[in-house]
Amino acid sequence: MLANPATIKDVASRAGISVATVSHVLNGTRKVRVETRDRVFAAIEELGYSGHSIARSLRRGRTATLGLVVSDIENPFFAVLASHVQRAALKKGYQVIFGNSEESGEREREILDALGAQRVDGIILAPVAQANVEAMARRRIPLTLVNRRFEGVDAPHVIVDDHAGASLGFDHLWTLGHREIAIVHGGMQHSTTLARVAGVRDAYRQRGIVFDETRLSIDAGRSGDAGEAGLVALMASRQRPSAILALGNWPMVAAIRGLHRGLIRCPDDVSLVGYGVTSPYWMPASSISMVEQPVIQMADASVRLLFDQIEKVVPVESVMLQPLFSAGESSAPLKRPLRRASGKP
Amino acid sequence: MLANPATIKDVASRAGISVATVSHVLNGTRKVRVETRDRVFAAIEELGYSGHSIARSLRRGRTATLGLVVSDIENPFFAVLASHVQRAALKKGYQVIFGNSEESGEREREILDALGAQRVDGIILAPVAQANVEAMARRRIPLTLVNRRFEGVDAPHVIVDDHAGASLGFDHLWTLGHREIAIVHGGMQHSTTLARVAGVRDAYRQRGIVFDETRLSIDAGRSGDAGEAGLVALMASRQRPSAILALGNWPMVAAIRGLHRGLIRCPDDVSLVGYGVTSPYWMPASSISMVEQPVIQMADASVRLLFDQIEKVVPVESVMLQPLFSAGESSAPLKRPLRRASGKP
DNA sequence: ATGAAAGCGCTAACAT
DNA sequence: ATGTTAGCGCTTTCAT
Repeated sequence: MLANPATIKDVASRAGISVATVSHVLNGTRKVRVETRDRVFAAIEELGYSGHSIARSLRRGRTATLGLVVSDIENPFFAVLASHVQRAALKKGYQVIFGNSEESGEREREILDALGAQRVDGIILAPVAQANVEAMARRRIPLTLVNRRFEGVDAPHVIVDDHAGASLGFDHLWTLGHREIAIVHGGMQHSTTLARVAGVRDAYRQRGIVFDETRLSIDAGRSGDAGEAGLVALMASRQRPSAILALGNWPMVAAIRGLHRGLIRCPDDVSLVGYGVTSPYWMPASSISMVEQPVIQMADASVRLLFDQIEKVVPVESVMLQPLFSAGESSAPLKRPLRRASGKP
Repeated sequence: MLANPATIKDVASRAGISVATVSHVLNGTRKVRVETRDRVFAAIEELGYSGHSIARSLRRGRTATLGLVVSDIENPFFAVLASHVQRAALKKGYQVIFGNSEESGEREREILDALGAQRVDGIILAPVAQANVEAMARRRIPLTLVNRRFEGVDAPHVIVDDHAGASLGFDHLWTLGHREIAIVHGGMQHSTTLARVAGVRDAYRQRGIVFDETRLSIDAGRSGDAGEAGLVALMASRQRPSAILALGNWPMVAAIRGLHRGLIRCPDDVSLVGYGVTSPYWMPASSISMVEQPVIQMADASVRLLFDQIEKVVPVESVMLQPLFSAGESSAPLKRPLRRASGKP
């Protein structure tokens, strides 16, 4: 072991050849006599040589590194996404530099600036602030948005058909006989929420009903207990809904906590349908009826779209994936109408 | 906007001064006339210059980057750890390169090799394979182990007092009157499991009881449904325990699923105590009695220990943090003896 | 207060 | 089949 790690030069002199040949052996970029090759590997072994990606990156102008910026790594959706993005990247020989914007536009900007300075070859971003996305687009750094997108911002993105997803959840509840279906969402400033709420609104309209959003819509924000409290209040009101559609992982958490706090059982007292990701660690207690975001496909598509840009071989198109409904035990047929007493359906 | 991003040289010529001065302005490494400074910033603005961390790293021999390798990012423990490590690193101006070993020693080695080649300034590792840790130690890359450690491997580590943690959980159940306490663990090959099981064993012994490990101990592994199935079987046996101590996040998942599958209610039919991390997304349905790993402190301590090594200013010591017991609704006083048949509760 | 220039470790164009 | 060497963008030593 040397005090300073061995360089390609050390390897070359140890093997009694030139650095060019060592480099070519390492990269397989030209034919080398087997004997020479072997000498190189022997020298590498003896010196404990390990390549220097930094120097290589500087020289080649590419870093074989990509950035992944999520808005909340503690959210299982992003944890699963990160896991699969990393796997796909590693398969391509890429490292992942990781950032957690914590839903802060300022923090997101810091992270993106740092990734730019690091000269990552591309960035997969679950965006928070439109201005940051526009700034990156201006810098021409390959960028793929995931989960959310922005109106009027022309960046390749991978999203879920949230309008359809919300309909899926709504239809399930409607078919079970529910007519008073409340929603819990994650904030109307997000493209995802807008699409999902529109899906619910349209689903109501299809049945000739105007969705009473002031009464039946709860904003759970991205943290805190606003959603939980809102739900408790709604369920305590005289005209309580018979079903709840939670339009995201966080809204699901808010809903479950609200029900728990209000001692409202599910599906006995109210039916619940969630929206988000499935993961062994997520909601192990009971199987919840939910609209499943195809997160693995999202990860794979994000990486693919990014490499399409990096390799510039294919015109880049955005992707919209379809969610899947999966029935669980948190939803059940409507038992009794709310206003008039009657027999079972 | 230029085709190629501006370099420090472009800035220098634009400002009509030398690259040395630009560099010094950027780094604040020597006094520069205010007027010159301003010209530099103006040029930077005009050219949209952004530093080149790669070139800087090559020259300085440090990358301002650290590696974080966890064994399962989908496990909320590591998701929360990653979140806080990243926050602490960013505060020091460091980027985080992220790896997920997925409990595979081979994959861990690949990731560590890549981090070495990237010349990260240090690595925080939730280790899988002892050999990899020894290899890194030999390369003298600053390394902090987190969560697990290895006997006989002298690397700074941040662990939890798992022996005490397990006792805490056991004591809670014992005080409630439980005498037949089963455990679900994550695999005896891990230092954490060993310490936790030893804690249970010693707690039993303190009460003059020999822990019947062949009967009351279930290995949930790190995935699959072995733990779930084992628990179902145990609970169906004629001598079923009155309480379960799940010694980790994954064992908790296995236990909860097993109980759910066996239609065993908690705490009515059996008391459950968990062991792991609290996070808003984790177990929102019910408040589970659990031994809480102080994950934020662990993240902070890991980063601190790593910088102690990088900056070589302080002799590095390992850290053992104390877990905290938090009572929830999943455990209750023992209701009735187990041996004699009885009617429904 | 500022500049010139060496050189970090590597790749690849241009030799032979 | 192999070698020589310029140069990627920056920091920093040594001058002035």
